[in-house]
Amino acid sequence: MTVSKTASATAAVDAAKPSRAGRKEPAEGSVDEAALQLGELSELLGYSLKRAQLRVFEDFLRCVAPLQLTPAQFSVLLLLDKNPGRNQTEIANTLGILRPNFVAMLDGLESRDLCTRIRSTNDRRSHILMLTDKGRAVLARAKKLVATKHEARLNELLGPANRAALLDMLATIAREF
Amino acid sequence: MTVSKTASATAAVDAAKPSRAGRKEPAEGSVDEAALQLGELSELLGYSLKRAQLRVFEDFLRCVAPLQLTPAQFSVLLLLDKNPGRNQTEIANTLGILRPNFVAMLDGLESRDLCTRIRSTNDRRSHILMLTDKGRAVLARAKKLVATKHEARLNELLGPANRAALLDMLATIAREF
DNA sequence: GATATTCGGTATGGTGCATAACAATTATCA
DNA sequence: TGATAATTGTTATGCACCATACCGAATATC
Repeated sequence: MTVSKTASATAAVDAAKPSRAGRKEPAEGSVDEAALQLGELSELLGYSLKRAQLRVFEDFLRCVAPLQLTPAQFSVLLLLDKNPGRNQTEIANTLGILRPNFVAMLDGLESRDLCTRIRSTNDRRSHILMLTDKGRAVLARAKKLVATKHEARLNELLGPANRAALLDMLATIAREF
Repeated sequence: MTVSKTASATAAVDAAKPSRAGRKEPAEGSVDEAALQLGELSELLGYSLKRAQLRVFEDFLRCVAPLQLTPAQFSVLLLLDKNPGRNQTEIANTLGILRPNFVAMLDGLESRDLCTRIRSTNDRRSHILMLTDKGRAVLARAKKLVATKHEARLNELLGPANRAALLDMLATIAREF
C-alpha cells in the first residue's frame, strides 16, 4: 500500500480559521507579522487530529444540512438500521454515549418521527428501538448526501488509497491505543 | 512512502469503550448477542476521527497528569515559547480559540504563574504575553513527558512512517478541507 | 421471598464553544 | 483637529456535550 505525499510532512501548518479569514495580506515591511510559528505544535498528533476532526464535522453538517442531522444523530440512525430490535443501552454503549445523555437525543429523533421506542415484551424495563419509515427514508437520503458530497470531497483531497490508509490508522488508534 | 497494514482495512470496528469494558464473553449459543454491527459507520471517516481524537487526548491527559496540563494549555505554552511578544488576540486566533474564551484560560495559567500579561507600551489596549521562568520549566518537563510517553506510544502502535503519514494527512485536512 | 442488578429516566454540574455588548484605546479621514 | 470607526481585553450569557448520582420499575440471583 502506497501513500503519496499530500503535502510536505514538515510544512508549517497554517493559522487557525478565524485568523485565516481575518488576516491581512503580509505587508512587504513586516517581518515577524502575520503567521506565528507553530513550532512543535505541528508535530503534535493530537493537535492536527482535533483540527482535522473539527473540519470534517463542520463539512458533514454542511453537506447534510438539508436533513438537519448531526454526526451523532446520523450514527444513531445507521446503527438502528443495521441492528433492529436493540434497546437504548446497547445502542448508546456501542456509540460511546452515556445512557442519561442518550435520552434527550432519542427524544429529539422520536419527536421528529425518525425512530420509535417500543416496550419490550421479554423485558418490560427496556425499550426496543426501531427506525420509522420516515427514519429509513431520511437515512437513505443522508447516506447519499454523505457519500456524494462529504466523503467524495475527502477522497478528492487525499486520494482513495490515502483515505483508506487514514481510516485504517484512525480505527487502529481508536481500537488499540 | 509505504504504509504497512495496521489492521484489516475493512475490519469491523470494535464496540465503544464502555461496552468493551463491560461486555461478557460471547456465549456459545448467542448469535446476535454481544457486538453490534457498525455497518457503514466503520467507513465514515468522521466517526473514526472523533473516536481516535478522544483516545489520543485521553492518553495525553494521563501522560502529562503530573503537570496538570490539558492539550489546550500545552498548546498555549508552546506557542508563547515560540512567539514571545504577541498579544492575546494573536495567540488565540492561531489556536482557533475565541478571544472571550481565552480570557479564563489565561487567568488559569497566570494564576499558576506559568505566564504573564504585560500592558504593551506601543498599544495600551493589548496585553503582551510572556512565559514565566516557571512556565518555561513546566513546558520543558511537559515536552519531555509528551515525547517519551505519549508520542512514543503512538510511534510504537503505528510505526514511525505511518505516524508521519497520518500526521501529514491530518494536517492536509485541517489546512485544505 | 429477600436482595442485588438492570433499565430508562431525572437532576445537576462541569466544560467547551459561540455571540452580544462594553470601556478603553487607537486608527481613519473629512 | 475632531468626529467616527475599528480594535483589545473583558463580562455576561446561552447552548451543546459530557459525567455522576440517584430514582422507580422490572428483572435476576440465590
